[in-house]
Amino acid sequence: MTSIVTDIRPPVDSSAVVRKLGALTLLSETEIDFLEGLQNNKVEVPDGVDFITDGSDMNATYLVTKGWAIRYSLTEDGRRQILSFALPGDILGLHVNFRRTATYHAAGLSQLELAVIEPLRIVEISQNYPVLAAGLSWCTAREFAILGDQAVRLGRLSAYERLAHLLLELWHRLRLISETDGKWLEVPMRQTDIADTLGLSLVHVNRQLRRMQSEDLITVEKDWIRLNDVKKMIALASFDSKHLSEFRL
Amino acid sequence: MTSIVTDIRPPVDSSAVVRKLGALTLLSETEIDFLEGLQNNKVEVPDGVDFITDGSDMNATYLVTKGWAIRYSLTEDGRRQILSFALPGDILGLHVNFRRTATYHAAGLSQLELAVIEPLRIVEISQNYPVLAAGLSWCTAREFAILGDQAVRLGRLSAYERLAHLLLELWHRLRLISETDGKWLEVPMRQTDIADTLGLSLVHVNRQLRRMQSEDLITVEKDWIRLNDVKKMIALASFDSKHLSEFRL
DNA sequence: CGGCCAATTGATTAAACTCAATCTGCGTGG
DNA sequence: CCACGCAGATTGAGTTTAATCAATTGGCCG
Repeated sequence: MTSIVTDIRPPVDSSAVVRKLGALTLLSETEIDFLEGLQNNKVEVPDGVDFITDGSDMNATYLVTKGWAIRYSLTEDGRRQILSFALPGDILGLHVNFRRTATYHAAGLSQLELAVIEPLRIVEISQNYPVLAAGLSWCTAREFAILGDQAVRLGRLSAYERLAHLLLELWHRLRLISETDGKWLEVPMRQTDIADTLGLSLVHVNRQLRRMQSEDLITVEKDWIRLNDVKKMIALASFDSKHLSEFRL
Repeated sequence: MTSIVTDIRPPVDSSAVVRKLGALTLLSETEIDFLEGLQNNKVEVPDGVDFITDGSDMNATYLVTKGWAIRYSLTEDGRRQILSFALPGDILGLHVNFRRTATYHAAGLSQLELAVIEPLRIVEISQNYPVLAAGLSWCTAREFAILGDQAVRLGRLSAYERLAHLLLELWHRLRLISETDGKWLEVPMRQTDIADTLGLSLVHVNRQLRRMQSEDLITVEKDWIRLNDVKKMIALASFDSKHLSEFRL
């Protein structure tokens, strides 16, 4: 059966990862406690500081608990491509047991709070918590699908479509962790970050954003964006949300 | 320690997946036998036929044994984005136990031979063959890294750079499975496929290919391409091969 | 020989980039 | 309280890259 965002989920005061996995499967008390316990080693990462560096050794898995992180890659001459966003509840470096060398950089947009998780605890999950293990594997598969969507955006959508498509991805993902009321999103990105995500120039992103505002699809205020007509936006960007929330066991 | 392509590897008459994993770790007889045994259920897929369809149920894992497959995605209005190539020895649908719904299409370029693998056998691997399990996890991490490289190509490289970068990726990957002599690659793609991989128009790909030939970087003959100056090409595309062959345990 | 697919080329248009200012909000020090 | 500086956003003008449209060519197969 397919489980969708609107199902019953744990109370809002639980951590993002619990909200995320809890939206997909029914978590037992033990499992919730274990997930919360994973987060007792928290770290603050200042704005813009890399906590993962391409080519360097990774010896931990990171769970985002507050703020947004980006995974990105740099060319020799300094061009930056943002590969994906890690929102609260997302995990970076799950593969740490099999590939110790990072293949990307990761840093926070704005201030970031991370839980640092020992590789051994990941092993522990797959041995003792089958439901959580399935949840993590689902997360991995989902990341993969999201990265595929990113490739479609970059390769085959126009600038305007890319922008709409990205906003819809973020909207869906934030919805899964109850970080949007259904309209407004808090988006800690600068226009430069959007440009480096969508493979566009800063100036062009600015123009497409203005256009989207003038067409009343979005409203922008400080770090907040409101999606005024999700349905129209989905049509415009030929967006398919099934990669983001579908789950079967 | 880091193990590189130049190490001793199993004889050339072994299957591609054995050559691939054997290039990274020393495989025991038992492990090699198991891998060969995985391939007793072979299927032929005619040119251009989808063997995986976006949105449909997946109930098996596929190992490419002959020919090249593409993973791709279609927009509503028919634009195609090729996400990645599956070369001999590559495996599609490893996540089948956790996500039964495919998030992409897959088809062969030219005639294709696949080994169909029962999901249960994948579980068997992780339980009984730790070295192979590590190898498969490495494959998954590598696919992820390759998809990241694809995003960089699409988002931040020029058309000419994209082309060079793609050829280098394929060259490295074919080298790992001993399907190139170091210069010539057999490439079953049409220019249309290259266009849909690189997010360009067919006409533009043609022009960049001609340019690359006129600059003596490549020689093209039928379905074969020769890289005449790998070093120059690596510099031109700011290509980084460490994602493709680095392995540590 | 005809038909078809893939490659190639030319001409034109459109999308997106670059360069160069300017503007706006906000915090800081005097 | 205001001048200054800075980061981020915005706008204009001109250029470049790549797309589109439209033929034409070349090879291969029946």
